[in-house]
Amino acid sequence: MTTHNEEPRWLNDEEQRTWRAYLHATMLLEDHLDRQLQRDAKMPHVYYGLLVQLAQAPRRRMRMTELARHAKITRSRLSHAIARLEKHGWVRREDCPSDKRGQNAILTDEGYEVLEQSAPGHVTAVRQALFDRLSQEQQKSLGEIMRIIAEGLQPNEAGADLPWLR
Amino acid sequence: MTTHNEEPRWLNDEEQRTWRAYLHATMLLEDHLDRQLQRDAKMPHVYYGLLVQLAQAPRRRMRMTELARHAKITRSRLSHAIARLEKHGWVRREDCPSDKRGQNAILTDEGYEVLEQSAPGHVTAVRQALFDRLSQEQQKSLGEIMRIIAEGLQPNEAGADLPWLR
DNA sequence: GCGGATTCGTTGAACATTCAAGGATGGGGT
DNA sequence: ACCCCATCCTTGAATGTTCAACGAATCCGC
Repeated sequence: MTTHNEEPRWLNDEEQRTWRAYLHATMLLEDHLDRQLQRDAKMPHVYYGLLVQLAQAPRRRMRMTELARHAKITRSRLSHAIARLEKHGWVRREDCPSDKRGQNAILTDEGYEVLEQSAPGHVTAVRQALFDRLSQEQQKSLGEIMRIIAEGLQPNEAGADLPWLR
Repeated sequence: MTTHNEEPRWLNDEEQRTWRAYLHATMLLEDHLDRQLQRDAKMPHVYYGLLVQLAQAPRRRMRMTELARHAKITRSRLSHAIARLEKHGWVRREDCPSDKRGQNAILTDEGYEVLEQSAPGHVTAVRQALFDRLSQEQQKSLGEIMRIIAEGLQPNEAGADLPWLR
């Protein structure tokens, strides 16, 4: 698969600057939001994202695997995360009626409240760090670019991996 | 500081899509590179970045605080990281001659070798995931955007925080 | 020089993530 | 019915990160 011994195309100066800027910006932003949420909602950013997903789901509940897929994390990570959120009383589990293997993660009222209280601060933080600093053009561009990157790394989202295409 | 009770400007549809794309893309890419490097270089992406910094530094060494600043991580995190890299024999520590509090992190020959061997695969991974998928325009745009974000989150890089500006 | 504030780097505990393994159920073919 | 394999989710151990606290050395104003 990976050709060895072949000298790769190194990054040129401009590419290096771009890559560095990417790494710095993403790292700083993630840290920033983690701290903001740890302070205001007592949980890291990823956990907050899980609650948001649940809040938007039909009956404020979601199958574990589906939640993991939406949040782009492994099922293992989700299991641990939900365990902790459950300890805090923000989420509870329930057996899935139709599939005895399945579990539903359910947002509790307490969880919803935490979300309600911390959402404004969080949106503000995101605006201040990101949207307020970018022009309309740049926002549009950012969206397109990020969608392209995500698509390229998606482990075969719906429609791909059809047997007759191999 | 944070105004309470004030309804924030929520994200509109387009902004939400952009933000989501950002979160997904950055998460997927970081995971992807972490796995790639864990496989090929036996270390996570951040640790690899530390070795790169050291390799580019004057005598392949750097003061801990400076290294932390360049890598955008806390000194604590760096301390732990260097401890581990030291165990692997890729880095060693040395007292700083001019400041008895200081430590230099030094890239060993073994460390340099690991870097040499894994760099090609890493660059290829970055290209495949990012640069190969973006037009020149988009690359330029991405660089600009990321620099803006990073600047906004920099905890007062040189020149700011001047007393007479408070 | 003195003394207080600051910087340097580390430490340990709590928390988070990854990885490999495993138990249980479901689905499909025969 | 049966078997085999896939999927669902969890678990524990190893690893990585955060946070608060700390000792040592340096800096700065007097």
